[in-house]
Amino acid sequence: MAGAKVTIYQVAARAGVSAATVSRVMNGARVSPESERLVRAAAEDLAFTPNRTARRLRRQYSEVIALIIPDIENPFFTALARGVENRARAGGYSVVLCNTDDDPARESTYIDIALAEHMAGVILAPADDGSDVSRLIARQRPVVAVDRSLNRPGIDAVTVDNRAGGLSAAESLFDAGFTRVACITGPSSVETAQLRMEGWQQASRKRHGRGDEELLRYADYRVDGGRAAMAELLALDEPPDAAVVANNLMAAGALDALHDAGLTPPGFGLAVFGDLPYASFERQGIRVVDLPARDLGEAAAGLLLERIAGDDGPARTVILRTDQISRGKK
Amino acid sequence: MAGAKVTIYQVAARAGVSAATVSRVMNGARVSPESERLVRAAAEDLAFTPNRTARRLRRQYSEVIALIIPDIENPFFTALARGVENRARAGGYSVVLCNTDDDPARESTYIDIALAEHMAGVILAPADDGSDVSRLIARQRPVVAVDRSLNRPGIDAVTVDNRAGGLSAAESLFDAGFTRVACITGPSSVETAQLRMEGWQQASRKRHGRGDEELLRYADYRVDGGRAAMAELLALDEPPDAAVVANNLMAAGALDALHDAGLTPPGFGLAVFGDLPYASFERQGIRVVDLPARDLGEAAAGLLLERIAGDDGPARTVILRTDQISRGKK
DNA sequence: GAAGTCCAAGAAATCGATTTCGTCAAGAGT
DNA sequence: ACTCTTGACGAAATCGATTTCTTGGACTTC
Repeated sequence: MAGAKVTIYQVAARAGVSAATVSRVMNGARVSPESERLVRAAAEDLAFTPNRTARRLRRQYSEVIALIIPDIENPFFTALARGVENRARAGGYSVVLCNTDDDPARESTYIDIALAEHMAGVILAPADDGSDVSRLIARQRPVVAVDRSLNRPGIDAVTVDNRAGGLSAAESLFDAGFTRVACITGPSSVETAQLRMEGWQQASRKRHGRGDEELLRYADYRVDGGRAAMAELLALDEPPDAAVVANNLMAAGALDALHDAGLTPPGFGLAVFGDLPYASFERQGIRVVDLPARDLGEAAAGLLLERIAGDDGPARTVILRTDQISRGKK
Repeated sequence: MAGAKVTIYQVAARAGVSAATVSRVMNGARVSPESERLVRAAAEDLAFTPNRTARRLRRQYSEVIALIIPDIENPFFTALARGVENRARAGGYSVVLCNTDDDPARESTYIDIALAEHMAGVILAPADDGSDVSRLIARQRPVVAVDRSLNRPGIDAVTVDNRAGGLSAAESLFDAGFTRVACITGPSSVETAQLRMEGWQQASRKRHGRGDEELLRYADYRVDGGRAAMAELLALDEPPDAAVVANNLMAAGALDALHDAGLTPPGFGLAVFGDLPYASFERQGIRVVDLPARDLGEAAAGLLLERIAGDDGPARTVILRTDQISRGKK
């Protein structure tokens, strides 16, 4: 009975009514009980599913939102995606996940696709500073930035309090008795990297009067970058005895470098932004600034759905607090 | 200039030709050089992007494929997704990722969406035995199963040689001198779980004449299940001194249980199917059966694209070999 | 009983791009 | 010079669902 595509006209014919009536039944408009019964029966028999493409063309929007992230293999972003999906599903929306590999060109392509596909809105974890969302704005498509904010005013954003996180990470290391606390952060063009570093800097200044600039390294938020940066730090004349690492992947690399040098936490103090689910940072005696990735996703999706529903109030920036540093179960 | 939606008619008007001609230019049909120039200029000026929804409605297909996976937070599947995406992009297709959380109902919903959205094809990592792809078949949409095969004939599938992997995992432990090698596998309804277990069984029989059935545990492919199963095994009167664990997440759990009992690899032999990228199984002295997740994805996407292109030869099953067991760098 | 309200429901327009069909003109062949 | 191709290209049909716009009948109301 299912077979090929069933159109609304076939349902109409079978029910003995017009296509308009079928549409009304499917969309909950006023229809006589009798017609409704007939249509539902016919639709059931024929296993009718409205053609979404046609509907979308007519309605000029779809119930799909795009989530654009820089790295699908980073657990932080998959957890975030999970959060977005949960919230979106609850609101009746589907999510399509777009992976840019930090490539602005791919990001741009996906934005075009989102537009051309009439997606209801876009949640963007920007690849870098220069993300161009002007096309979305021009077409009045809701956009929410997540994790990093876009340095363009008027756009909703959901982030964590990165500076506070950096501050408390560094202080927890100082408090534990470490004296030379280094910092491995991300690219200086990336907002989160900058803020996390500033938190560390603030803590250092409070302790030492002035910053420990020689203990600061900018890397690339990737495993290899973290490894290289840590190796470099360890090769200093006066190497650090602890470090704040600005993301999970670089921490994995840094840990490699430490192992190579025969060092391990908690002997060498390590505080990291964001967990790696199965790397058991905590069990290894590493301090973790808990990034609420899933909550970020849920909050972002929540904002977006409100915008889609027509809210056109002023742009909001939601800043989630990073959880307390956990000291590791061990 | 960009502003709201630009339609093909506006481009046509500006170029002084008909919409048909614009369409022909955009799709590479025969057009005079002069018209082509005019149209391209007009399209450029207006920043015209064809409305994909309209195109899709007319053409009855889109250049989007669906990838349906059971767990987006499992690195195995994200690596697989990466492979699919690479291959699909190369072929000019976009991928939308659908996460089912192992819920057959959600899987079913996504299959409906794929149909209703006229997606070009579906790559499915089945949640369990009962995945119902009949609707896709009925509508002649190409489907490729990946990781697990569907027990429905006539469907392309890409898997690894699970039995061989199980066999070599177990043998490598026996060869290393362990004598009581347990097996923690997945749900008995899941093909990969069954085959991996059979490989282990075969190795055990070869050594001991008959299987070590008391050392076999079925779990759920999740962290907690692995932890519980290992705890159970360790509580036996004659506990094992090694184990083959059928997936990465259960291994993380099993490792927890071992730690709780004061045991660690390589003292306790552990061989695992599939790495956890940042858990550094190998560095912990765990043997890893390398599952070529990305290759699986690429192969599956390759098959699917061939089908989409019209290949209607008999169904193929591609079995990738699991790589040699790596003994751990350390 | 005539005029006014309401409402279910069909006919037809609409969304935007593609594609079929047919026209017209320029060049080929005899 | 005249028919036959061939190629460019516009007009109009098409994809399937939604959304006016209209119509006709039932029900009020005075």
